Amino acid sequence: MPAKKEHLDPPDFPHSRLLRWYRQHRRKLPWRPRKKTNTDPGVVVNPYHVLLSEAMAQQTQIATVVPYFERFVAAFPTVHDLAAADEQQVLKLWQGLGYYRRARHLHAAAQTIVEQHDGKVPCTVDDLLNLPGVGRYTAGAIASIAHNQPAPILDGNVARVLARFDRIETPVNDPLTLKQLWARSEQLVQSAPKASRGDFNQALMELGALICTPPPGSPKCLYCPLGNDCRAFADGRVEQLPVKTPKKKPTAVTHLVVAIEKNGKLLFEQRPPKGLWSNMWQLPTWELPPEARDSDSPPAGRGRGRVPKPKTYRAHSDKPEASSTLPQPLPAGGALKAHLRERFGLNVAAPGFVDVFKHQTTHRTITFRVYRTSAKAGRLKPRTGQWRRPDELHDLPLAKPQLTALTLLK
DNA sequence: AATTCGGGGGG
DNA sequence: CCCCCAGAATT
Repeated sequence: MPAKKEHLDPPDFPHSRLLRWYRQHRRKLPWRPRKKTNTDPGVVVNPYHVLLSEAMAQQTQIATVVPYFERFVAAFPTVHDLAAADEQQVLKLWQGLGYYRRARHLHAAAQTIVEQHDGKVPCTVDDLLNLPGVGRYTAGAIASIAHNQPAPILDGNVARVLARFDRIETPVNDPLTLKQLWARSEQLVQSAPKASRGDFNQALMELGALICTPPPGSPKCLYCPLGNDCRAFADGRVEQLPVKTPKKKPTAVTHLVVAIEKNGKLLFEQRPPKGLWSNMWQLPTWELPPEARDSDSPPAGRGRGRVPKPKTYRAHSDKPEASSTLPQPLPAGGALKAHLRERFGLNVAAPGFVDVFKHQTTHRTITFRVYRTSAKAGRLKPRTGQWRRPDELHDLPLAKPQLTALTLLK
């Protein structure tokens, strides 16, 4: 048997130490081979599993992904099963994970793979980039992890590791810096041992997740396999890097939720295919436009997002202890009732206030005001919603605030 | 080049 | 309370 050729590290990066560290300390993840590395003989990475995990891991911590991944693989063991699935079922399994567009992109990607790639996850970055929901990072990750291609990756972890290792002081989200980081990532994966391209990329990310951690808190530089080769560490600048440009603050908005009961069932509607919580279901909900909050006009037009406005902000003022914090506004009974009649063809009793809670997203702080009423007469307009018993929502994908509202209604 | 897509982890 | 997370698509 011929002696295994030794890989020589380039002078400016200790590939060998990083790979050795990775093989000892990597987390056990359900899409990783059990004990060996992904390039050992007899150990095969499942490219479909890699696709699933990468789609779920976008902007999401790995620990959060794991249980979702397990349920997904159980429900859709192969890419064919996923391609043939109903989108509502895919969204239901994605419920709680956020960025629901990813689920629909993944579903469409599975169908593309079945129809155009004979059910096999593509090997090349170019083919991968043509899949919906697959961008530069995900294409590189799948190509390298599933197929051991020398394709570069750049995610939050790698950007942080490289910015520190190379002591890059410019903002890592600056386009020029991004270009530099991508070039560095490519150089590094191409100079990694040929049999370990996937492991090398995963090692960079694993280092960022376990050792070269983001603030708050300190990175564990004393345990870092890169040691003093890291320029930021050598110069005492690790805690100052990477530099990021400040982000915009979320805007405050208010959503009105109305639970309409009839014969023990509640009315649910589906959100539009674009925007927040696309294609998810909800109790009838409207966003209150900031400019219309204090006026007394009925909602303009009939689309989602149009707003029945509260008649007044001061309510329950005759009950002092009812509101130790904020006043509990009541919806404009007349305008709201007219709106429900126009939109769903339903006549409802005067809505009663149930509760209020806040929901935080990246770009909004949403105050949800929950009301309850019952439908008295009128037939539901076709295709405007569904009546569901609250204990039979197992197939309806619902976002977090809707689950919260349903809990408060019980 | 900027914004918009969720929800949770963790200091 | 804050920033961050195995980013992508849209404008």
